[in-house]
Amino acid sequence: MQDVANIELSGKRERTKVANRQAILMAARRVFAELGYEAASVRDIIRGTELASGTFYNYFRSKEEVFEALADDGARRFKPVLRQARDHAASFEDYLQRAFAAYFQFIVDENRIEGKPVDERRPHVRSDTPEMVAVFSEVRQSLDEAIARGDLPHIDADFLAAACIGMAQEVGMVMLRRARPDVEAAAAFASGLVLGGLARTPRKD
Amino acid sequence: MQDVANIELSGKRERTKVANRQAILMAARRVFAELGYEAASVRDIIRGTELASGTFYNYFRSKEEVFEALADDGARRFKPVLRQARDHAASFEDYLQRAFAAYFQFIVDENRIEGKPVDERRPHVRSDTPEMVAVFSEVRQSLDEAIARGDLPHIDADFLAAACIGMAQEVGMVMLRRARPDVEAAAAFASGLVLGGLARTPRKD
Amino acid sequence: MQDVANIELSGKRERTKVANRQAILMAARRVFAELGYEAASVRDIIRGTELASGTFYNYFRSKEEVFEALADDGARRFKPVLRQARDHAASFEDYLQRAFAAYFQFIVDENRIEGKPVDERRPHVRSDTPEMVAVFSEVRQSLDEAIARGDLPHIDADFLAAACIGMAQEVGMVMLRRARPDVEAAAAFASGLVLGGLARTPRKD
Amino acid sequence: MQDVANIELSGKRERTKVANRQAILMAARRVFAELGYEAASVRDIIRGTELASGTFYNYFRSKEEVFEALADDGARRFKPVLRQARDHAASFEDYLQRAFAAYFQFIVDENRIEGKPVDERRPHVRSDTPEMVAVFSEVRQSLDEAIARGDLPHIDADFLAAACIGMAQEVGMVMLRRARPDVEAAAAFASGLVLGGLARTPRKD
DNA sequence: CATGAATGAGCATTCATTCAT
DNA sequence: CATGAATGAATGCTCATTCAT
Repeated sequence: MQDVANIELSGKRERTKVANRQAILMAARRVFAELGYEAASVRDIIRGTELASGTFYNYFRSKEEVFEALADDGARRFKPVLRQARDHAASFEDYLQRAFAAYFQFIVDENRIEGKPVDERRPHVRSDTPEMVAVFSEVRQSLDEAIARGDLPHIDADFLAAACIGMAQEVGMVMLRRARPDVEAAAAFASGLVLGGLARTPRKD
Repeated sequence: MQDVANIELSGKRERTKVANRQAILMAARRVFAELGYEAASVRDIIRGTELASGTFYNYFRSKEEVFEALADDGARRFKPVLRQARDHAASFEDYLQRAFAAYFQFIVDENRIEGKPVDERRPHVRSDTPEMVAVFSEVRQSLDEAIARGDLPHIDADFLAAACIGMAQEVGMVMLRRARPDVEAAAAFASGLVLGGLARTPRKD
Repeated sequence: MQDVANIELSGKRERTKVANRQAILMAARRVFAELGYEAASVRDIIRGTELASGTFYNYFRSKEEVFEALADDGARRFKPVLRQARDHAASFEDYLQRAFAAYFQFIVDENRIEGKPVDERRPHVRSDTPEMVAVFSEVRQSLDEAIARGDLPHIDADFLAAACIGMAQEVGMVMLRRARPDVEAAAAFASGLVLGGLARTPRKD
Repeated sequence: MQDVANIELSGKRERTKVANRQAILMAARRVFAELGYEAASVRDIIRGTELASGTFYNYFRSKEEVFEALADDGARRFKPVLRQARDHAASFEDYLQRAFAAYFQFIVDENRIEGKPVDERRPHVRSDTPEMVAVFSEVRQSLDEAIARGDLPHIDADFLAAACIGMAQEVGMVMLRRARPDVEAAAAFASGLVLGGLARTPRKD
């Protein structure tokens, strides 16, 4: 009887533990999206849950740690998408387009959920989304491999990765601000720019 | 004699006022660079000077206002450089390369002065440098003109501007972190990517 | 046993919360009395307790809110006294005398507790005591009713209420400054003046 | 020639000195009326003039000192009015009515000039007007004399003075808040209350 | 583990006052 | 005397973090 009780207890505890962690993560994602990483406070995050303030510290030691957890989370969700893109891609060009599209689609989805319009951001500040961080290493790895395979000219992979990140971030922002964000167009633009420069970048309709 | 005295007096007063303003601006630039715009506090800025806290408010009304002053400052210094680049450029390609180079050179100079290693940055947050903001509109305008002139294909200028900004920011960062930042190489990479994609991007040596 | 423990725990927690709130209220009363409402700062109030500065904001959102809490408190304590005065009063005259006496007695008690001599007040400024505010509406209501009943001539009730308030405040002050404050005498004076003017105001002994 | 110059200089200086002092006093009166004594800052006062901040301290050492100067000013203007009232008054009753009327008229004039509506005052705080302070001693003296002469019953003069002050202040406020302040009615009410209590206080029309 | 009150450092901003010019 | 920049104490308030329950 005691065992049963204990099992139930631990079962319940386990469930609540996972649920609490999830609640914090969800609230954090929302808060980061709304306020940006810097402006977001731990208080903002816990206010977004039904938990007590102290409880936060049972799960994370700081805002930074939540961010990393979110990034890991994003990586876990992104990895299969990107892997599939890589496996199904007819070419590196194709892969890049799919990768950009995956990211742009992601931020669109994220934003559609939140509904918030993103514009009232603090001036001159941009936060990496956790997903951006997550997708970074994947893409970087693919770049390295492509270079090693000779699919890409032997260029500066660090610069290229940085350029892709920067482009994704900024182009993504511009896309989001538009009335009807067009994920495919943005991805075509970004991958086109990387692969062919302006020469091959698709014209605006 | 009185006149001379007065001139000297007012001259000296003027000088200290200008000097204080300059001290605040310099401290602000350093602080923004070290902590980022959001994380920087007005107190951080005045702590970077020898002035008293209240003195800040004799010169600026807020952090935002210092930032704008810095951006204006940057714009003033950048404008001739970019104008010269535009006037002397043999082609749009040349102009772009020069513009990127100007920006990269700028952040190198800035950083050489400060000496600080840039790494202890707040995680996952990037602030526009005031200079970035300053250079933005200039470049954007050139893009529009180039498109209007037919020097560029009729592509999405908003996307292109965003892409350039993002690339400059991120590639600049990577460059700065290197032992011996190579401005020309970074500029060649960035403008090459924009203009020719990977096809024409210069190989790593 | 667990229940008992919990009760004690929550009991104690509850007690400290109530005690803290009470400590803040008491400190606030003292500070308002010493410095006046305007000159009093939130920091003055918390300095009057053993609590940390931030703790204030766990209980009240502002100085104004503490004042209101004090006024509510005063109202709660005054209401029965004034009600009793009204019920037991042989006449409106009697009621008025009792009401003034209640107020004067109150400020005497208050001041005896605090001990502070009241004189170092900021110059030319008077704050309503929270109790004054509390007693105001009660008296005002009684005045209206008395006028409606015909117990009072049909005079300007706003003026009369204002006059009573002003008199109570100022006469109360004078009384407090005296070596041996005589509540009954002050009340007799005040109610006598209202009801009979100087004609019927009791002579000084 | 030198003499002339000096005379002119000192004449001009004199004029400016007086003018500056007057400018500060006027600004102070306005500011005290708008914000109340406590809330008013020296900065508010000098902002109300065209003088530099430091100049304030060539004329007054503190906010308190300006207030006192205003009170003296008021006293100087009130003295003849009250003296005339005393001399021409047919009775003590008459004098009282005239004194109240003088005060009420004064605050109406003051307020008409400023135009500001007085209501947005800080909660629960009232400042003595400098004029109130000025008129206090005059009235107090008259009360003492009247008692000495036997025109008044031998009552508590301190209480009576306090009561008059309090009434004047509060009734004055109520009067000011009305759409069309009726000085005579307010004065009749106040003096009637003092002299005859409610029995002889004039009915509302 | 959850709770949420307590803590005190920190921040933006205002202010009275001084003093070199 | 007039000026107005400099000063730094003070204020209202928020926040990350701790810890007794």
